[in-house]
Amino acid sequence: MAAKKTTIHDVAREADVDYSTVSLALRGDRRIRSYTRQRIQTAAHRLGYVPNQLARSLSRGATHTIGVMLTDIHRGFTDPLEEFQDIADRARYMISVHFCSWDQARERAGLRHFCESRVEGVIWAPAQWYGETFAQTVENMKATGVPVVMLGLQHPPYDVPFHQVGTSLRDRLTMALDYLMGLGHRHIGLASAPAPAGTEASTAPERQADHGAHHSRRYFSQPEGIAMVRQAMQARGLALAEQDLFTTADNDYGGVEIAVHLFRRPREHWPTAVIAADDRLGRALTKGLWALGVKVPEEISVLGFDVPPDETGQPPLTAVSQDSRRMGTLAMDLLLQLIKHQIPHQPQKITAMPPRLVEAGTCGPPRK
Amino acid sequence: MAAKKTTIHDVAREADVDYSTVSLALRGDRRIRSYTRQRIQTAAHRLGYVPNQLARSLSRGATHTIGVMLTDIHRGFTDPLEEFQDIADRARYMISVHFCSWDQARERAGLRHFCESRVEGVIWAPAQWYGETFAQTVENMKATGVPVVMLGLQHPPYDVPFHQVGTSLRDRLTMALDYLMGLGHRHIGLASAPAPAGTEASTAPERQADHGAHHSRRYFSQPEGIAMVRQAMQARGLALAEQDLFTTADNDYGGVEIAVHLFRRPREHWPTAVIAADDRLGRALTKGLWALGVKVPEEISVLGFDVPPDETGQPPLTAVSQDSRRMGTLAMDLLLQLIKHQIPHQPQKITAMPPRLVEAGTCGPPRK
DNA sequence: TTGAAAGCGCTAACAG
DNA sequence: CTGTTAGCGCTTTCAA
Repeated sequence: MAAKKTTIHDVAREADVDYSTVSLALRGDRRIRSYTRQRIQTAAHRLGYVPNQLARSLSRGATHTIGVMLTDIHRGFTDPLEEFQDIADRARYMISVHFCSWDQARERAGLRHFCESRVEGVIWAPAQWYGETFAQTVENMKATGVPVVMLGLQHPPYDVPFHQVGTSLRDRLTMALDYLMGLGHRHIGLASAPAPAGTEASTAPERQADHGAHHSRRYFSQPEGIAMVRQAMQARGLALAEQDLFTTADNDYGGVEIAVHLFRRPREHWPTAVIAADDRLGRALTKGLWALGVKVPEEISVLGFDVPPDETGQPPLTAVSQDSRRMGTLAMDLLLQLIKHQIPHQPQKITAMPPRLVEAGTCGPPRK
Repeated sequence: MAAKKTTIHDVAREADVDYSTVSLALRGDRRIRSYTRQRIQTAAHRLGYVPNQLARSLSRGATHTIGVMLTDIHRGFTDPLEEFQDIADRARYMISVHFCSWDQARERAGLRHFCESRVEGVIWAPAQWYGETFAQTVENMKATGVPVVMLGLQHPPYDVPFHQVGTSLRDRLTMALDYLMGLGHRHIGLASAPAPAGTEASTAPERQADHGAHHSRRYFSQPEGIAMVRQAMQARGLALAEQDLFTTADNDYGGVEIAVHLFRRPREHWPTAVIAADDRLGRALTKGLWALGVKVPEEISVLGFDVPPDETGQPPLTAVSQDSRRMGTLAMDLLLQLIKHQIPHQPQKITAMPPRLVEAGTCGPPRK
C-alpha cells in the first residue's frame, strides 16, 4: 500500500497548510485552531497517514521505549511483565520484549539492539549471573550508559554494577524453616525435582547445557539448592535424612508419586512436614495425599517453596512465595526513576525483597 | 554517560576523516582501505560509539524488524517464538514482542505502535477473533499495508483479510474420535476444566471478562468446546452421557480428583476411554489412576487433547497435539515471503495445519 | 580512496 | 495563529 509512505508533507498539501502546522496539529498543539486541526485530521485520515516514530524519536532525541530482556517464556514472568506494562502505560512508555532462549549470544545481541534503538532503559533478567560472557555483556551495557535494572540478585562473589530487584534463596529458606519449626515440626522432608529452565536453580553453575538439542525443553539439576537446604537445616539443629529427600523426575505430577511413596511407608516414619521445592510438586503432592485419604495438614504438612504467588492455584498450598508482581513494580519504578535521573546509578542498590508466606491451610502443627 | 551521544561525527573527528567515511568504514565498505578502517574502528571503540538505529532506519527506509503481538505469556507460545527467533536471526531480522494481556485496547495500541515504528511485518495471535473491536483493529492494520500473518484460524463467520496459520478445532476433534473409535472404543468420556487464558476456548464469545480484577489469573468457561465434542460424537453415532462428562475447577491437578471419582464408580460403568481436554488434566488423570492402581491403558485409555507437543512431558500422554513449532516456522516463513513480495497478500491463504497424534502408551484397545 | 551534499520524516525554536 | 528554518544521525549518490 502507498499508505506507508504518506508523510506530513502529503497531509499538508492535502489540507493546504504548511507541514509544520500539520506536525503541531497532529500532536494537538493548542496554537492551531480547531478548524484547521479538523481539516488536517481528516486529511491525515483520508490519506491513511501513520506517523513515523523513527523520525519523531530521532528528532526529539527520545524514544520513550523500554527494553525488557528475558530468558524464556514461563509463568514466573507473567506477573512482572503485566506490571511493566501497566506502569509503562501510565508513564507513557512503550515496552519491547526480547527473549534470548537462554542463549547468551542472543541475549547480548538483543541488548545491543536495544541500545542501538535508543531504548531509554532496560530491565534484564539474565540467563546467567556469572561467567565471562556475562561479565563482558555487563561491561558493554555499562559502557553504553543506558539505565539498567536487573531482575534477580547477583550471587555473592559477582559484583554487578546495576541496581537489582529480587528475592534471595537464603531468605526464602529461612522463612520456610522458621515457619515450620515455629509450628513445632522437627522432622522435615524435602520433595524436589529437576528445575525447569527459568528457576533460580537453572542459573546455577551446574547448569547442563544441551546445545543442539534446542528442539526440546531444557532441564537442569539443582544439587546446589538441596545442599543449601541441608545446610540451613543443620544450622538449626535438624537433619535431612536420606529417606526424607524425595526426588522425582517429573516436576509436574511427580508429587503424586511421592504421595504414594510416603503412603506405603509406616506412618511413624513419616516426616511431619514436607517442603516441596516447586509449586507443581507441592500441589500434586497435596492432591495425591488427599486422594489417598491422607489428611493435610492434620496428618502431614505440605509447604510449597518457590511458588509463584497465585491465590487461585489449585489445590491451595501454603507456600513461601515471592511477590513477583511487586518485584515487577519495584523494578519498573526503579528504572523510571533512573531514567528521570531521580536517583543515581552509582552505588548499586540491591533490593532484596522479603519472601512472603502465603497460608492456604496445608500446614499445621505436627500430629502427636 | 556521554556515550549515548557519540555520533559518527565525533568518531570522524577523532579519526581525522570525513564523517561519511566513518559511515562507510563502520559498515565494512571495501572502498575504505583497511588502515583507515582500523583507525576508525579503534576511534569508535574508544569513544564508546553506539550506532543509532533510528537514524539508520530512517535513512535507509527499512527497519529490518518484525513485530510479534501475543496475548499472554504461556507455554503454547514458547515453541513458535523460538522458531520466530531462529528464522529471523537467519534472515537478519530483529523481533520485537508485545503482550496485550488479553486487553484489546492494548493490543490495538501495540499494533499501531508497530506500524509507527515501521516494523516490516507483524505476526499476530489475536485476543479475540470476532467482535467490533477486533474488526476495527483488523481494518486499521489492513489500511496501513503492513504485512500481517495471523497465528490461528478465523472462526467460520468472520473473514479476516490476512493470511492465517493454525490448526482447526474440528480437525483435532475428528482425529481424536477417529483414533479412539479405530481402537474399538464406543464408550468415551470427556474430562474438562475451565480453560486458562490462552487456549482456544478463551477466545470464544462466552469469555467472561473480569475487568478490574487484573491482579488474578483469568479463567474462562468452555461450553462451546464441550458442545462441539457432543456434536462430533453424535455425528459418529456415539453419545456423551452426562455422567461421563467429568469437570473440575482445577485445571492442573483436577485430573487426580477425576481419577478418584472414576475409581469409586463400579468398573462396568466406566467409559473405556477418556478424552482430557488439556494436557495437565490428562497427565494428572493418568498419574492419579496409576497411583490408585488402575492400569492405563489396559483398564482405561486416556487421550490428551489440545496438548502442546512436548515429548518430555511427564507422565507420558498419548495426545492429539498441534505442532506449534512448525506452526511458528510456517508463519514466519510466510511473513518473510510477504515482506519480500514473493507472494501476494490478496487472496488470503489459510494454512490449516493438520493436528498430530502423539502416541505415548496411554491409549489402547478397550478392555473386554 | 575519500569528501561533499542532499535527503529520510519529523520536531522545535523563532519569525511573521 | 501559521510559516520558516535548522537540525536529529545516518545513508547514499556523485564528485574530487
